Amino acid sequence: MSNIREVADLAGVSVATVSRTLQQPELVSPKTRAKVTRAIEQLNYKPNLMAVKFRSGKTHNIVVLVPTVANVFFARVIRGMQEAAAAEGYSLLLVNTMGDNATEQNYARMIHTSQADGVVQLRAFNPFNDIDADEQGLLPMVNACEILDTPQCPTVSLDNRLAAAAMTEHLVELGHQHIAMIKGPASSPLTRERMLGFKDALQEAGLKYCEELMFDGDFTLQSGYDAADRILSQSHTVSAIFCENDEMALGAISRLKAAGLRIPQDISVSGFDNIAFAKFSDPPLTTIAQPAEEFGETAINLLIDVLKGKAKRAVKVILPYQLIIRNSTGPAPAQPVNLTR
Amino acid sequence: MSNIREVADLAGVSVATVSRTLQQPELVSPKTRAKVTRAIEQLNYKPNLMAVKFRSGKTHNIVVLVPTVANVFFARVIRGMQEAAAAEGYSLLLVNTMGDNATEQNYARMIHTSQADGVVQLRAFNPFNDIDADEQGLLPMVNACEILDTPQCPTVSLDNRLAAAAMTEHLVELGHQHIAMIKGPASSPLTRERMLGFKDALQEAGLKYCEELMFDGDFTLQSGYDAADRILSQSHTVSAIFCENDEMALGAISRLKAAGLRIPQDISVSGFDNIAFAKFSDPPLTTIAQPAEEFGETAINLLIDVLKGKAKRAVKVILPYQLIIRNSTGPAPAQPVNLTR
DNA sequence: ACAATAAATGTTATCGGTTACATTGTTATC
DNA sequence: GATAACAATGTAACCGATAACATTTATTGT
Repeated sequence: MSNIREVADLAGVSVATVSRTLQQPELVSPKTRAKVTRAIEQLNYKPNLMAVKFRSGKTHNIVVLVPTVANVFFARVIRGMQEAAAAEGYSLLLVNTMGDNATEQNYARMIHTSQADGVVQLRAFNPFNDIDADEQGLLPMVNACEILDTPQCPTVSLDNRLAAAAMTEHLVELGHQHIAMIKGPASSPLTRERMLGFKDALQEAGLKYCEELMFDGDFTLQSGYDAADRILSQSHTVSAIFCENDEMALGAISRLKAAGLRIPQDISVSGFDNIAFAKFSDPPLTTIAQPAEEFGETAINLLIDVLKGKAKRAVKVILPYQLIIRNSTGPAPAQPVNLTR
Repeated sequence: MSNIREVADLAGVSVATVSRTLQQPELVSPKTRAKVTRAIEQLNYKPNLMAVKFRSGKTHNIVVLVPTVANVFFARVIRGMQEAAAAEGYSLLLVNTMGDNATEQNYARMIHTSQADGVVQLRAFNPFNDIDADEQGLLPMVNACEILDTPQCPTVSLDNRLAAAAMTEHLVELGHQHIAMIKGPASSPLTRERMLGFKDALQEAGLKYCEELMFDGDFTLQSGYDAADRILSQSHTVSAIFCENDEMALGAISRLKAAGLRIPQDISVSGFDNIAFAKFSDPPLTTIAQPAEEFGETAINLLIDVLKGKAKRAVKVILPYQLIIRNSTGPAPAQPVNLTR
């Protein structure tokens, strides 16, 4: 591998001139520029960017802590990040953390070992919770999707509470009185927010909130299936199920159909996220659309602002949601349907 | 940010001793080791890994060219890579290339600018096709999933031809005589291989291969939906559709159901990949399971072998597939079903 | 033609580690 | 007690680029 000195020797100039030819060509006379360019081509010289990064102290790397890349929603967020990062000359170091705190702490430390300039956290866990930070001003971290309640961290989120209320309102308007909810893990703020929105709307409609109609899930298809199974064996009056994401909704539908129930005639099901599969399921899923790519794009841009010192204080961006009504939700049945078959 | 010199000063030793304390502690006396350790803690010293990488010439970064992270199958492959890489101290630089050749060439060049040690390519395109290579021996690149026909590149793949033949055989055994196929993009070798396997099995069964029963798709849900639409309007004798991936199969099922067809009573549909959704679709999808995580893991391990100089020649690994029979395929209807409703 | 100024190019310290080699200190052997 | 052998530690070159500063060359004005 050739280096800048070999190029300088071959071109008969100094290393500074070679460097300038590449960085600020306007400072170099056309004649020498040509000589240098020719030498670069002749040697097939490529600058060692590791040396540049080391010297400049800027890596142009961003660590992204992804709970699981296997999630379709995150895949879209990643795409948005990728594009925004590439546009600004940054590379992403994607880490599939499986929601493990220790793993996230380890990888977040890459900004301390000069392997990355900043961190994007997609989960509501502060990987820097064990250290100082406060007096240091803004840490180079932004938080997207799940809201982390650290005031000094820029955040991109959805008003999950409002969105969940909108969905609940939709179900209430269809006449549903006994609505079950399949929740995400209790540790997730998303779950809390969406549950609060659910409660808000029930109260608004004068309906009673029942703890027994809340079922646990973990955002996977299988957990939706399992939760629906429990609903069938426990709650015989339910006419609608509000799932906190589309995967669980599709899993639940699978179980309900296996029990011979018709959707939405016998029971309505709604999701959250509007993943690609939602439109093609049977029936197509009523859900909340989130601007996933925009989440990623905004997160990266906020981070770059922080890195450039542009961000004076933590910005909190809230992106719009959209209620997408398809055919998995319909009017509540006139007569209670027997769920145990 | 403190550096090794400050640590050395505080501990009252030389920088070499500090370096040794971290790299080969057995060479340092317990007494000095303690002094150094204390100084490191006191200053909260973290070695600048960018400097280490620069000095050593090894980045421990691997560029992964992913056609699209939004694909559920690739998400699993990525997870496998992530784990294998972490175990060996490597980080992944994931790039969502959208199948763009120029983008892939650009990012693959990171190994020439010392930003990465090697490349994993998940698509059948050689990003180094424009340069020398041959005489250089093994380039630090491995190819997974889609087979790239460069003999000097280690590869992990499935015997797609055999797997497609197995699926076709399954359909033939159920009595299907007119089988349509929804293909991937013609540019993809996967498509060619699976088509050849399809032909093989038809020939084996003494059935005729019909060009008119081949329909184009691009591995997305929507393209499966659209292809099914064309099948309905053009081919009235088809009793089974073999889709080259699960997404297209699910898209096709959506369209067929919209036409009032029952699956598999009226028409059978099969997929390829066994993504998580396949099990929960209605009906559950008959498909080919691929060991996606193992693809990723094997790819990374092969690459690390190449990087360590262990690999003398290009290894070609072929992983096993599994035919998963669910309920989207069934006996061919006794009477031809009218597809145009 | 000559000083003053601007443009082009050169010299070299520097970033933060690693490591070959040099030096000093310690223990073992006869 | 002298010397060899080894352990512990120190010194300084080095990786490849950048950029502050120094120096040379070209241009301008009078």
